[in-house]
Amino acid sequence: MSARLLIVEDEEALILLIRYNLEAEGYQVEAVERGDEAELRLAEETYDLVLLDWMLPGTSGIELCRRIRARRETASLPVIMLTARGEEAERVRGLATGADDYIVKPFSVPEFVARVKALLRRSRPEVAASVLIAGDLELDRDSHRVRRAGRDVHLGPLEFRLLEFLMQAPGRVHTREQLLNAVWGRDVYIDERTVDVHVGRLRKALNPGRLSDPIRTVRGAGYAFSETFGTG
Amino acid sequence: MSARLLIVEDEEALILLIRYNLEAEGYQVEAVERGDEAELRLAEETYDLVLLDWMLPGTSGIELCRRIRARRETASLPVIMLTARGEEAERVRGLATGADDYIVKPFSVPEFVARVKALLRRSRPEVAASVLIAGDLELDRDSHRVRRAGRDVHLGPLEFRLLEFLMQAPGRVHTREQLLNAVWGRDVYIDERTVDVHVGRLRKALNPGRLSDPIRTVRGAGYAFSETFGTG
DNA sequence: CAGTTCAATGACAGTTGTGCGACAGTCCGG
DNA sequence: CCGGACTGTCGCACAACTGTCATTGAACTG
Repeated sequence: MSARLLIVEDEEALILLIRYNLEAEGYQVEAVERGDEAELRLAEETYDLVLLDWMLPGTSGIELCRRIRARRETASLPVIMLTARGEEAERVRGLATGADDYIVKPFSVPEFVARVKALLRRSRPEVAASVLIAGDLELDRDSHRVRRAGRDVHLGPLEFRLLEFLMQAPGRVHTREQLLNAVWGRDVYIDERTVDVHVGRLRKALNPGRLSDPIRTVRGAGYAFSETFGTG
Repeated sequence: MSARLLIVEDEEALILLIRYNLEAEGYQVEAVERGDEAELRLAEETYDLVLLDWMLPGTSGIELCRRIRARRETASLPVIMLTARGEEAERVRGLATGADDYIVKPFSVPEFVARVKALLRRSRPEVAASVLIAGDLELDRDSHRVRRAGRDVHLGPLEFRLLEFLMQAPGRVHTREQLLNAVWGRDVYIDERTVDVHVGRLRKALNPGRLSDPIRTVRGAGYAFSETFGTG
């Protein structure tokens, strides 16, 4: 969840298709249409994966890929090449340039999503990992289970997503607004205090007995998953 | 990420759009509608970046930019010019005048935000950095934590912002009025002495035992973060 | 050195933010 | 159609935070 992807593609319809399907997977998707624009973005922001069209206005895909590999900061950034069928012969060259995978257009959407996921899981395990662990707390995305000190903890769907989101960025403080956007959804109209209530419920479920609280309240700012949880 | 930005723009709708998006990024945004007003603000306060409309009532954008460059205090202040499409040809003149970047209206919001971010990161790394470090003192914006000599220090929201602001410009002296504007907010009517009290509280929290004081009082002027802190 | 100005400190009251319990509306499965 | 699980909102209590004031102390001035 919440990996950031950059699409470099000049065909708008394709951007829409890709964006729609990847956002449905919970990824954060940004798109640019030109190679040189992409270079700017990559210099300014950090992404977890890049989808690169072979043929591009501006800097060509293959050239861009080479430059991505050349810059130290992006040398290990996963790149997936998109090639038209006729260019398939070039795939060897593409992989030689340093792409981690290539997908031939037109592609089947589920296959496409699977390839992206697989590559993310390989390169950024903490983003795609199915199990998040901190101290004696364990969250399994696949089975939708949470365990604390070996015992199963029952959470509602909302509390589950809330904990998942918090655990993804241990230590980082999120405002109530950010939490509403990330956990509830982008265009919901909900009182910010509601977040408090759910954090409270999450805590109650998570800390039976006298177990320590993994969630930190930052007065005036928001909530965070305690980065030192389980280490001290 | 608590950079202070000044927008100089006469189109109110545009101000709203910009303000909304930049505040969502965590920036502190102030806006004025006239060039001469902007000059006043710039003389009284310190900003990290200025967004300047090309066409303005009062002092024109290009003229204002020139004056910003002429004053020593603002000579290196990053400036982004906003130009309408028709004026694109003028961009050379704009850049020659000393703008660091220009954006053509209408612009895409994500691109706009990216440009602002990029320029800030380039020009004021300490403003964009998520962790500020000086000697044995450490302020982490993401996790909202402050450490002194390895130990966590608890600060109230105000004290946190105050320290953050001071650390952003080590050595620079800020008057109480400037501190009130920057840390408390622009339209608050609060006794200037209150700043003293909070600096006092901050010091107490920051200097347990016999640790040296990172905050310097400048009699008759204000306060500064000690520029030599940790280096001597 | 005495007088004046400005800053530090401790106390106090007022304000704000958070935790918590209660309750009502909604959704879904049986 | 009913019951249980889940969710959003309220109101209250309490603790944390903040602004002001009075007093003390330090630094500058002539």
